[in-house]
Amino acid sequence: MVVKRNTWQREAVREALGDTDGFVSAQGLHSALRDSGSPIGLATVYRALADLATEGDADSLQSLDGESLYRACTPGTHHHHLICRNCGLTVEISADPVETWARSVAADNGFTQAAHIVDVFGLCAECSRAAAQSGTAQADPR
Amino acid sequence: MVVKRNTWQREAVREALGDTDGFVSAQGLHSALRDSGSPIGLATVYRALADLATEGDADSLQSLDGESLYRACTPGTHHHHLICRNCGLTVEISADPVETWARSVAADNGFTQAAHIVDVFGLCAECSRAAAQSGTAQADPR
DNA sequence: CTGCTTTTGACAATCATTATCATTATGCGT
DNA sequence: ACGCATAATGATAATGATTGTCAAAAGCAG
Ligand SMILES: [Zn+2]
Ligand SMILES: [Zn+2]
Ligand SMILES: [Zn+2]
Ligand SMILES: [Zn+2]
Repeated sequence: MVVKRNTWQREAVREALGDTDGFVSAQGLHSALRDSGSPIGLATVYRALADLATEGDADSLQSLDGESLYRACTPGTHHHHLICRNCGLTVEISADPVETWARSVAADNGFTQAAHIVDVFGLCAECSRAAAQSGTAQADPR
Repeated sequence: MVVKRNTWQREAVREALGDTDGFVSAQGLHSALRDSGSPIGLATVYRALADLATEGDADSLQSLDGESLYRACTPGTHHHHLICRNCGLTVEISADPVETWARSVAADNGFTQAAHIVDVFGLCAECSRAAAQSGTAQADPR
């Protein structure tokens, strides 16, 4: 790959990702694009998302059942996410205490080239309220 | 599932997991068991590992390419892991600063029932040394 | 416009995990 | 120790997300 070409597909994925709140799967984004009339192919969505992620224009994480989810994020800034596991609402959070902790714990154990995965899941205020009303005895929320 | 029965398969998985350093995949553990003469089935290994994880006797995480990895862990204590991405060496680490941070950041945003995923990846001391020797110009280590 | 190279997309191929379901083995009451 | 209800096993098929293939289409420099 010597040069990088500009295609409407790449832009379509970038836009669709920007129009989405929270994290989406490649398949989900592909469905959304198709529903809005785009004839874009599934493999292309996968490729575009992977590119966006490596270029730093999108963040990715593994959902609890192992599928990759993507989200348009403020580029260039390292940050983490607070995600509602019910409605998908996502908040970008900076985590300076965590950054320094991660660095030091790696260094203390002789590790180099340290990276980290830090995600917080929970129920957002709204979903918490809804859950409290429907049934106070909230069973295993798997 | 009303009662829980005791089978040699469950014990075999528990033992094999204990004999393994770092994280293993279900498939990997199954191979190891087979190599050591056990006729245990693959589906059983998957089921046993899932059970161990829910019972708190094993920790699990998603590897970078999405497969689930398991590890025997000191039961009952909440902790996280520092993992060498080359040799798999794993260190259990307590992360009190992160625990409090996660709680407060969730609360500050109105989230309840907060859980978190925290993992640190890097190169252990030994692998760092080896990498430095083989080639100073370490290319993209994907 | 032309030619070269990247990118696309329909489809097949992978590969980890899960579902089936007939068969086996466990734990309990006798 | 015996037998039974039923949970557990395992060979195999099914699933489903992701990646590979490769001919056709599109971007871009000259
Ligand atoms: Zn919510
Ligand atoms: Zn960070
Ligand atoms: Zn190592
Ligand atoms: Zn923690």
